[in-house]
Formats: sequence, C-alpha cells, structure tokens
Amino acid sequence: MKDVAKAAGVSQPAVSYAYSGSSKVSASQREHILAVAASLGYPGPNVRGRSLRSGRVGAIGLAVMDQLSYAFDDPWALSLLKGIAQVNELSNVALTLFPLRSKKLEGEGAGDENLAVRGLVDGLIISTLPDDHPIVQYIARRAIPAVVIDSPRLEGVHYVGIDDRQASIDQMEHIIGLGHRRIGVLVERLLPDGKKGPVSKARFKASTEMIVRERLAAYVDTAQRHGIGYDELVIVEAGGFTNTLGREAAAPLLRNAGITAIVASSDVMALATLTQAAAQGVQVPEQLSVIGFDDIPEAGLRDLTTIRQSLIGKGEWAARILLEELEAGEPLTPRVKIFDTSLVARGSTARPAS
Amino acid sequence: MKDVAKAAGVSQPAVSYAYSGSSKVSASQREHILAVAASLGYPGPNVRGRSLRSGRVGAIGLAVMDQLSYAFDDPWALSLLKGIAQVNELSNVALTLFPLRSKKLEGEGAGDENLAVRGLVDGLIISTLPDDHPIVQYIARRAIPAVVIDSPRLEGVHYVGIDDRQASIDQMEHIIGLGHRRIGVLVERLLPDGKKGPVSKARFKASTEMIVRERLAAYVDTAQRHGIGYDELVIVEAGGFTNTLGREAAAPLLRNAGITAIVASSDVMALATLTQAAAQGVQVPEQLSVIGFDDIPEAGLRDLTTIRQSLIGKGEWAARILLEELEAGEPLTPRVKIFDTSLVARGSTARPAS
DNA sequence: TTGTATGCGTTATCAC
DNA sequence: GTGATAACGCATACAA
Repeated sequence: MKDVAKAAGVSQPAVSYAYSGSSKVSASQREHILAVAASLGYPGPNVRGRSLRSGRVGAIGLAVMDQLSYAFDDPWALSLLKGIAQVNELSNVALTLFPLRSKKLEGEGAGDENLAVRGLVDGLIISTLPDDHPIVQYIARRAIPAVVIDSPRLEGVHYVGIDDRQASIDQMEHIIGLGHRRIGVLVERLLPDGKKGPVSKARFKASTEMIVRERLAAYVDTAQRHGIGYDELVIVEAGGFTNTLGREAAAPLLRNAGITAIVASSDVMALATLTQAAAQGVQVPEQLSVIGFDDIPEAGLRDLTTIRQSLIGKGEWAARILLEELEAGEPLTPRVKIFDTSLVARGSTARPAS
Repeated sequence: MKDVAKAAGVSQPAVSYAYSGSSKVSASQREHILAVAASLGYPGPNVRGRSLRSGRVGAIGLAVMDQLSYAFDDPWALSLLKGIAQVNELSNVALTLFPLRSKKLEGEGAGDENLAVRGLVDGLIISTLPDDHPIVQYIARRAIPAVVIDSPRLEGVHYVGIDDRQASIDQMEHIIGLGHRRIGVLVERLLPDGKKGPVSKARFKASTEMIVRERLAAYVDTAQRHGIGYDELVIVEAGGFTNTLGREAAAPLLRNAGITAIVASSDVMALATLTQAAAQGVQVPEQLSVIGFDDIPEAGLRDLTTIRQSLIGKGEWAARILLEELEAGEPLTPRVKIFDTSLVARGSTARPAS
C-alpha cells in the first residue's frame, strides 16, 4: 500500500481511504489511486493486516462435527450447508469449514476448535454440539458471534432448532397407534466414544448428545405411557451417523423375529434399516414398519415414513442471523427459532401382520 | 499474550515460544505458562496476529464458480469437495469456500476473487476457471500456492485434469458406432453470459470455458471424421450447469423427431435429458440414445451410459499437492496429473430404431 | 535459557 | 481533504 501511495503521490492512509470509500478522499483522487494500484498489480488491502486492525476477516465459520467429509456425505449436514450457502452468497464473506472434534485430543491445548475462537472467522455456526464441549466457554468469554443449531441451549447465543421432544413423541405415537407393541429403537450415538450395541439405562442417562438423548427420552416416555417398559423396547446404538453403521446396528434388530417396527432417530438410520431389511429378506412394511426422522430427499424416493423438518430453513436462518449480527457490528439480543415439524406418512409403516 | 506473560511472570516472547514448542523454553516453564494461559481463559495465539507475522493463516481456499450453493447442488462439484475434504481433514488447516464470479462486477476492483489473493487463505484450489479470469494474474504475481482442476493450463501452477479431448471422442464414437447419424449435442455453457439455445460456429469459437469448448470441439471433429458436418449436428447450449437449464435445453432436441441420439457434456445435462424425455413421452433407448459425461453417482442409478472419471480422485490429488507445498514452505516444481477416463456402457444407449 | 526490540499491513485518530 | 503516528497480536533476530 505504501508503494501504491508513493506511485500515486499521496500518503499511505489516503490509499486506505480510497479502498474503504471514505469521504475523506475526493472522487477523482480515489479513481486515480485505484488506477495506480491496478497498474501496479496491487490486489487490494491485505486481509491479514486489515483484520488485525479492524477485527474483521470476512469469513464465517461452520464447525463440522468430527470430520470435514461428514458434511458432504451426510444428506442432513448437506442440507444445512445448502441453506447456509444460499444466504452467504448474498454477502461478501467466505465460508470456512473446520472440524470440531468431540473428544479433546490429549496435549492439544491449542487444538482446532480454537481456530475459530482465535480469529480465523468473524462468526460461527455450530450444529449438534455435545453438552460439555470446551468451545462453549471460549465463545462465551470472547463474545464471538455464534449461532447453534440442534444443540443444548447456550446462554446468550442465538439458537435454531425444533421441538425434538414433541416430534419424537409423534414418531412413536404413529407406530404405537398402528398397533405395534414390540418395537426396536435405533439411535445414532449417545456418547462420542464409538461404542455400539444395546443401550443400557445408565448409558442413556449419561448421554452427552442432546438431540439423540431428547429423542430417545421421548421414545421411552411415550412407550411407557402406552404400557411398554424400557426393557420391552429393544434399543440399539449405531455408534455414529453413517449408513454402514446404521446397517450394522439394524441387523440384530431385523433378526429379532418378535419386533414388528423400528423407530430410528434419523432418516439415514431408517434408510440403512430398509437396505439391511432387503438384504436379510425382511419385507417392509408387511413384516416390519420403519419410521425415520428428518425427511431428507432420499426418504421420499424410498417411500419412508418420517418426520419432516426444514433442514435448509435452519441453515438459512442461522446464516441470516449471523450475518445480521456481523452487519450490525454489535451483539444482537439472542434470538431463538423453533421450526415446525410434521409427520409424513408414507409406505414404510403399516399395521402389524397378525 | 502479554497478560499471560505477566501472570506467568515471564516475557511475552516466552509465551509465544511455549505455544510454538520451541526449545528456547524449558519443559517445566512451558507447562507452567500453558497452565496459566488456561486459567486465564486465553485460547492461544490469535490467528490474525500470527498470520500477519508468519504469513500463514491455516486455511486453504476452494474457489467455487459463480455461486457457493452450486458446490452443494451439483453432484460433480460435491464429489470434488469430498475428495478435498478427505485429505484436508488429516491436516490442521480449515477449508474456506468462496465464490469466483465469472463476470467481473463493475466498479468492484476489490471484489471477492481477490479475497484469496489478499491473504484470506494460504493456498488455493480452483476448478473450471474461465480462460481469461483476472485471478490468474494475481496468483502468478503473488506466487500463491495454487492448483487448478479442469481448467486451462497455467504456467507454473499445479494441474489436475483428464484428457477431455479423447474422452469426448470416445463418447461420440460410441454413439456413431451404434449407427446414429442425426445427433443432438447438449452442452452446459460456452460463455458466462447466460445465453442459451442453438450454438453458432462463431460462439463456439469464442467460448471461454475450456472444458466445454474442448469437449464440443471433439464432438464436432469426430462427427466430421465420420462425414457428419457441423450443420448436421444440432448443438444446444443450456446456459448453465443446473438440472432445470438442462431440461429446458433438452426440450427442443426431444421435439426434433429426426434426432436419434443426444450427446451431453455432463451427466447433469444427460440426466436432465432423461427426465425431460420421460416428461415428453420419448422412450430411452428405444427412440433416443443418451450419453453423459462424469459418471456421477446418480448416473448408475438411472442406467446412464457415460464417461467415467474419478471426481473424488481429482479433489484428493489437488488437496494433497497443495498441502504438500504448504508443508514444504516453498514452491514445488509444478505437477501435472491427468486421470484416466473410461466409457461405461449402460442402458441409455442402443442402436437407432430403423 | 530468557528478555528486548522490531516489523508484518492495515485502519483510525488526530492535527493540519 | 490530507499527512504523520499509534496500535492491532504476534514471531523472530539479537543481546543478555
């Protein structure tokens, strides 16, 4: 910038003013300066220098759980991303993705979750945050503009979500209402420790994944209310969010001849169950009803009964609020948005056989 | 950092050394300093300050053509992204996405394409770059580590691609080999001006989109070699990369009763043609053969004959090279990688009826 | 091993 | 409308 100033015969701050469009420089001067800059091949104010002084980098961050590639594999995360991108592209900020590990790595005090907090981005969108994640403290302390999606409520942070409890009750009521009594429950994961298989009451209580825990709690309570005890439900944890883990977890449920319906805490799990059912020769819905959660695009194609929620809408809302706060330049009063959900009855659920 | 230093009873550089793991500070001191920092809630060195001094931000950029949301809508772009993310998550750098507008916005000398060049990221991956895009000069001048995918070759910049010319010849040979003579050609866009419809020879020559131009050139040459002139081909430009534009462009081709085959420059276009054919009651492959390009996941599901290329592989390679160069801290000698392609014959192509 | 001084490229506050 | 000057948070060369 100094070189540009020298070449244009003005002071260095004058060049800065020219770029920021300040009224402190005349229109003709501004044009002259910009022309000189262009001829010198100066690309414009350096983001690093600018951000150090101004406090803004020009990027918002999206914290992706565990692995970056999940965001592109999981239709759920992808829809969120689409929503965010739609809003984001209207503004002039970039979108920075980085992983947020659920387990803290030993000895890594300066780990990746801090990148965001340490100034990599101006604001932050986080979804499915575990209960006690350390990033929470940093956000609060640094007052980083942030919005959380489908996570525990955080004091003073914008929040987008749905009524997971009620939606899950709807799910279970639908299945019980059809007459099912022997019900399998397939959840993604209750703790980020990779464990899978049957879920003990203790593990259920110890769960740190708020969304899954809420849904499971609703399943259990609703079943209870209909006279089906915890031990009568067959609850299995997949240990993760992928199709493969879903199929593995579904397999034993499908071998359990007594079970006439499976309630899954996500469409990915439910669709994995459908795939596995086909592989094991179990007829849906004749022998087995399956219900999912989310209504991802593939659910419609495979005729899955599920709970619809607007994933794109959540992403949009989150990005909109975040950009609004950045635009304002000062903290907004925390907003809360709870999106509606609805049951979409399709062909994967029916009355039990006998 | 100064506060931490004061609280720990050391100098500010000592804290810096503690974080960088320099041997200039004793292990016990280091531990002490880090403990004090933690108790103070200091999250670690600020990225902005650090990057200004060290020249590294800890993020690589992906320039997305036109709109950010394209990257998540287009299966082609998504596969690329998956490949990049797979590699990226192994490293400790974030992935920053930003749009690269194909038309320069008037009066916006400090536009978004410069963000990357102005220090937002340490390195850059760009795909399907138009011929004369201004970012090229900036990259060259600033010597920003970059790798381009499916773009014009750039002097001194890493390159990943395929042999578009040969792959497109294979495509057209397959169709002509089946006996088709009246062939429709459906391309995405030749210039970023939003124009659509029949493609004049002049427009073909003026095309700035290297990939599409190469493919079209191969189609025309191959047809010529088999005695089919430019004017006998019915060439239509969709004006963009979306399914909707593809269907609109396919419609007139489908109404042209003489045409027995459509060669599309991407699977998105080819699949849009299949959808539109179904809508217009045209039977594939009985009345019409359709061939695509890319072999995106959906192509297999819809039995589309196409050219297979490893989209994920390209993304992986690009990210790997970029990270390697950043790791090295100095320019690598430019690498070039040309991935193989192969024809995948499925059910959407067959001999013409009569 | 530790502390001191300097500069990275900007922007904002002044006094002119 | 302009030109000095300080400060942003840090990393390194150098002196102690």
